[in-house]
Amino acid sequence: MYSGCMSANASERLIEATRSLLWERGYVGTSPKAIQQAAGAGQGSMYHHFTGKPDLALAAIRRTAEEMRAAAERVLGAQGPAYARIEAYLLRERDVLRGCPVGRLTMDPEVIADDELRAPVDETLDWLRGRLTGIVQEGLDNGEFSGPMRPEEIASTVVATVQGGYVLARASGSPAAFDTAVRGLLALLSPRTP
Amino acid sequence: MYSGCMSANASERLIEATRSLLWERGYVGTSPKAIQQAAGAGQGSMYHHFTGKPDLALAAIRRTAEEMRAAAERVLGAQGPAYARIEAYLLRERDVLRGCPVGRLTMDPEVIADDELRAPVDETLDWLRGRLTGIVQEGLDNGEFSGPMRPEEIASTVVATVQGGYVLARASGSPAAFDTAVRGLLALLSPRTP
DNA sequence: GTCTATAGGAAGATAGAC
DNA sequence: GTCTATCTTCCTATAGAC
Repeated sequence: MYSGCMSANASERLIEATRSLLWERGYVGTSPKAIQQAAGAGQGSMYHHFTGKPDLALAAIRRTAEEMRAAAERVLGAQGPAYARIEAYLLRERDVLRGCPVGRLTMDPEVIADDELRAPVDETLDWLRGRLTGIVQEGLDNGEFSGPMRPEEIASTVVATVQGGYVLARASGSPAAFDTAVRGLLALLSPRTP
Repeated sequence: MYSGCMSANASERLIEATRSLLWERGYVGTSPKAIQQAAGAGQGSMYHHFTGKPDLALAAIRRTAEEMRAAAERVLGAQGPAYARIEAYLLRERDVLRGCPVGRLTMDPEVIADDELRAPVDETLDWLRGRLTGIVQEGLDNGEFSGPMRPEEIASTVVATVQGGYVLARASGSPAAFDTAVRGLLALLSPRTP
């Protein structure tokens, strides 16, 4: 397991550097040279541990996907009513202007064209939708939510609002745009108290 | 005005080729050489009409932004109740798997870092949010919508759901994911008939 | 495991001829 | 307006020494 310390072995440093660069610049915008410099590793080191850029990117994407899933589960798996858990997920702290390290990759043509690189992205967002579907269903079962809603549709809307919130925030250069979209969704989801 | 015919002048062909490549590959993933080949123009031609890649990209982005705004206005400016117009906007035909040619640019580090390139993106999404805000306000005024909703928040949620819908569709490789998110939002927006 | 050397091609232009 | 030549740096490796 990765220790997180500055002097981890080269393989670890390369993966972490790649994760950071993929988040910031995407796959197309990330070169092996930039990775090596960020990791403090030479070319020989990189090509010893990985067969090339796609191989290293795959390791980085898989780890990022796993971390995102774990972070979501920490919030969604908490105790409490369905609405509260969805609200906690939507309001959880985020590095909004950096965008979503997983969702971002969907705009990368070379990630989308490569089934192996796309798979962790697809699986992570799919898992998240499934997890939220179950929670919305809970809310319907216990009478917290009402109306004609289909759980899997609401779950998709929640994930889409978050992903689109990043787009609005980055376009405007301000995290406020993300929060506004999320508050709108929470108002629509909010159990009516007539 | 651009005639759309195959043998337009080189400047037009360069702009159209750049629009297409920016949509598909983003700014970082689009090279002058690729643009010239797609446009059937040489280097001399490109650098005669434009000072460089950023200049050409700016012309392309401005045109794409203008077209997106016009397309949205055709649907949002139609006659009818607020809900129907928002529904028409959400359900309008889209090249879902290609993503949004404007929103996509927010994931490009060099677009976001350059205020001139980012401006058309920001202005277009901001215009769209404003236009939707007015329509939601209309719906509240005439009693079509009820509840604690703030128009500008709902408008942001609508735009975010669309932008995030593209992310889900591209991740899964299927336009269905977009539609699911949109249907969830429509269910939440749907005027209750108790 | 890591380093340096080497390599063919692309990126992003500039200069000058036609 | 468009073409070709030229330039520097970067991209994405492979080979072989240490």
